[in-house]
Amino acid sequence: MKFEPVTIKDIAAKLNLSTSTVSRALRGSWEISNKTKKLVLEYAEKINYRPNPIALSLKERRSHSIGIVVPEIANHFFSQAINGIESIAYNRGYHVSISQSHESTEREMVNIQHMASRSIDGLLVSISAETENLKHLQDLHEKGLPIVFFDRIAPEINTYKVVADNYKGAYDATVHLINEGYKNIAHITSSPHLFITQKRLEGYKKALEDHQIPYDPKLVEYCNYGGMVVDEVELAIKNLFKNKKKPDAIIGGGDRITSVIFLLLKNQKKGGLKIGYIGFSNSDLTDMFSPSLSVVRQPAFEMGVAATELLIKLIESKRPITEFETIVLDTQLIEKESSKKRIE
Amino acid sequence: MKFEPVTIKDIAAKLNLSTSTVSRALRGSWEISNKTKKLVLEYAEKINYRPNPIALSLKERRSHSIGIVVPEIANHFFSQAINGIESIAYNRGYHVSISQSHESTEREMVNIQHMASRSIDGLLVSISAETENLKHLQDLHEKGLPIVFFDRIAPEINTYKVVADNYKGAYDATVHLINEGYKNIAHITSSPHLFITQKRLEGYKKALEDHQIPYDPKLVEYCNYGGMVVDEVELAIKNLFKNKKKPDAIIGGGDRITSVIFLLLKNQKKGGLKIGYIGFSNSDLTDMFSPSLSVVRQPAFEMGVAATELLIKLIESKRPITEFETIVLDTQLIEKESSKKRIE
DNA sequence: TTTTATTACGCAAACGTTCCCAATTTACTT
DNA sequence: AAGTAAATTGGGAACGTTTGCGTAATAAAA
Repeated sequence: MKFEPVTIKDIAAKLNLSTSTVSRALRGSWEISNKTKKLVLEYAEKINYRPNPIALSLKERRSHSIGIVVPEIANHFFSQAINGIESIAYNRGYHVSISQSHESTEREMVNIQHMASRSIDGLLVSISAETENLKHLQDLHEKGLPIVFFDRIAPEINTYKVVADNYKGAYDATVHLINEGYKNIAHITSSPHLFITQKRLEGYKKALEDHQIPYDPKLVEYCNYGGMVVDEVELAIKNLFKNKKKPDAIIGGGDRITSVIFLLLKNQKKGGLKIGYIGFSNSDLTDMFSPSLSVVRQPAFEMGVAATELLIKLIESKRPITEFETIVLDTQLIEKESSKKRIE
Repeated sequence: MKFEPVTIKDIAAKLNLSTSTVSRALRGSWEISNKTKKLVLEYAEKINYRPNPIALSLKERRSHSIGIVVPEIANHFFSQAINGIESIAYNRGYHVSISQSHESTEREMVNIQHMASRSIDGLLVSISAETENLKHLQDLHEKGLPIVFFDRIAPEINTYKVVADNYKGAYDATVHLINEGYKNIAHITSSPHLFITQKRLEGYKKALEDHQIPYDPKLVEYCNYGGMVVDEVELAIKNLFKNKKKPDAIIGGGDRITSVIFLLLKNQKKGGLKIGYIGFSNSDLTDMFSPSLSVVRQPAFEMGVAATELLIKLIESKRPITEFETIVLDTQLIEKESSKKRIE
């Protein structure tokens, strides 16, 4: 089946004008008489003419579309970030194209290649938990493709970045648990090579230090697939409880990890386990958990907004930009039941 | 900043060949000598040549991309469906372009127009709860743009459709509640004009009828924004409890409505309210609710797969298709705590 | 040797636009 | 009336590809 849109040629033929005249009339050029302009505009309106964006892209050598690469959209943090991205992009005349890596480096590379070859004007990326080697991105970046990272940033690539203040988020969460009276606070987090993981760990350590609690590496467990596979989280928990000093509280990193830990803890709790818990999550369902879940919330929407503004700035800049900033947005600690040490 | 990809011309110039020869060599045409082919292929590989899809689209008058229009991606049903769509699309060489209506007719129209004018080859649509007038879609459909509906289908447009068996889903849920001993089963659902809403209502009624329970329209409440605004759900619940015969169980329609009802019920429960509850939901977090939530789960991924296969069939078909089927996939009732009448 | 196939390649048009550079018309001076 | 300036419009190239057709060069047949 085909779908034959009307072109500038159709208008030109019908009106006995040249395509150049029609083209100019359509964009309201001053060098076309009002009479002709009106004629063209009215006819175009009548037959519902729409410029062919493909032809335009070919001519202008830009597609007015930006690509988004995220681990997965079925994650409230990312879907909120995408909403932020869209809110800016559409207003600025850009179309967005979303793709998911599902935390796999390979899919991430394929998607990025695919997008790059589909002539996007720029890329908004949050790298997968599995990704360590960033050569594919580095290459594109060096060739001049505008890229902005958000959340899961790549420190070694010199461009704009937007992150939540994971250091402070983890710090606050840890302090909160300490203040509640927890002593052995564990941390189950994402891949150790992710920058956000490192920042969270630093915040966690600093909070312990500030409260004269020695840092015990055995209380930190990493999930290399960001919680996409339940087994890795299960193993992490199992490892924690193998320690002689069992944790009495856990801080979870990332939406996925956070909810999986919660589920596993909930199941274990039947055995009388009582653990303080707080997680990094942007889910809007955490209030419905039982106990309701204390969370560190990231400003996902705002991060999307900021990243998109930077990307468009990069795309539309006449001269190459070499000074790049990293925008850090505040996290929010939301205290609910799961992190409270209740009197029993 | 600009990003200058290498073109066929660059190869031709470098190798002292014409663009036609290079083009033919690249696609392995038989009328090019093996020597030349090898030369071209190797050089193309070396400089990492990628055909410009925009130029190709312009030439072939198709973009190899399909548009998705859903209410929102921050909804597990839709994100799972999108995963299903992607799984097929990418394998068949199609790129997908996702857009969200946020349950608003206006945004839906804008998105659809935008996509149509961006030369997509076909459209996968799940209409917003607010949408009643389908003229925009009807127009495009009549102009020959291939469209397949899934989940929120438009019965009046004659094309392929893919739905879950909402009738059976609602029937099963209702019967389950009846069997648990609930007497006054209410139903809070989406806009009355949505086809799925009607089907669910039918299933609900039939189940009541089969168990000699009279149908009471006062036990059915509609949310015109599909639960996007909390107030409408709150009002729905309030209305239900105004009845002289107060409901002792509720069936919620849609992911969003389901979780909002749950939250509101949970808050009310402090006052001693005890209500059987089951909802249509594809969230993977319902197990963590308290009580864990009984749900009717829809085969979201499979629906995405089926819809995409049909759309591609439509796009690639040589002759116009006039016989359209509607695929109905089974739902699954998952019984957890929230729908059980426990002995107290 | 000349004719006829066959092989391997180049030319140029086309897809829908924009835009530089004329060419034509109209209006204004002198 | 003729000349010039200003206002409109058209021609055609370009963006990166594909592809029908034409044409050299080579090989086979006469």
